[in-house]
Amino acid sequence: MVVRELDPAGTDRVFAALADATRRDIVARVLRREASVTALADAYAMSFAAVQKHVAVLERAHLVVKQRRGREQIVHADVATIRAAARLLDQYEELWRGRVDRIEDLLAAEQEGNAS
Amino acid sequence: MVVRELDPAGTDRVFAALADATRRDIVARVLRREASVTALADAYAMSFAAVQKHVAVLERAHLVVKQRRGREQIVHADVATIRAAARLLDQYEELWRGRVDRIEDLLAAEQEGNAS
DNA sequence: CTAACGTGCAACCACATGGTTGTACGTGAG
DNA sequence: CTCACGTACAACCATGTGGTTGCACGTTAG
Repeated sequence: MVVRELDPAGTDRVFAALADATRRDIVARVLRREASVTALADAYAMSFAAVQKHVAVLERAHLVVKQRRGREQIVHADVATIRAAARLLDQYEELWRGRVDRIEDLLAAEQEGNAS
Repeated sequence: MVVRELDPAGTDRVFAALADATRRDIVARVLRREASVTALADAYAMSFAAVQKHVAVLERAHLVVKQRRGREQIVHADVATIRAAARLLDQYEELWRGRVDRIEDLLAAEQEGNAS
């Protein structure tokens, strides 16, 4: 299984996208069953445009992918990105456990442009 | 092992806190070794106040805990919250796998106040 | 005791975000 | 062909965020 790696900017986008309950709910929905943007919009008490923007945020974070089907845009989850985020958190936990074997790579990547 | 559950608002705070590279770096640092706020601030090319605010954000998300020691405030990671976030992502992945056995609870909690 | 240290917080600024309404445009149904 | 549908996007507004500087305050070193 190829595990996609997240660069720092991509990690920013993924976690920022997941930091909104509506967007998490959208991800949960399309994980179970793909849906058109309009079908998603019908499920929430906000304008279509608001939902469409949420989907765009998820798309930019590669948490969902859109696929045109007729005049509809079908949204489905990109589980690889979710898995990459989960793996990142697992690595943080291993960092805590003291298993810093190869994890330095992760840190080196994460620290790029941060340290003084 | 008691796994702390994240309510929707708490999940917002955790992912929002993790959506910043500086804050992820701070978490990684204190996972390996606890550090005072000033010691952390010395590691970044920004003002002390900026770092102090980052630590405050992490603290509100319960990703770190501060403990006063003399006139210093020692920051250490709260690995339980990281684990809770990782578990949440794992549950999303299981949702995708079709293992919706008991996961409905997760969704029910997450959907509160979202669905129309 | 006094001075320096470590911390927290307020005020401010530029910019991002989450929502709205309105408009535009391609596509498919009839 | 025409028109409704599904989508995208711009403009706008209120609020949040990440940075700054400056000040206040408790604590410890000397």
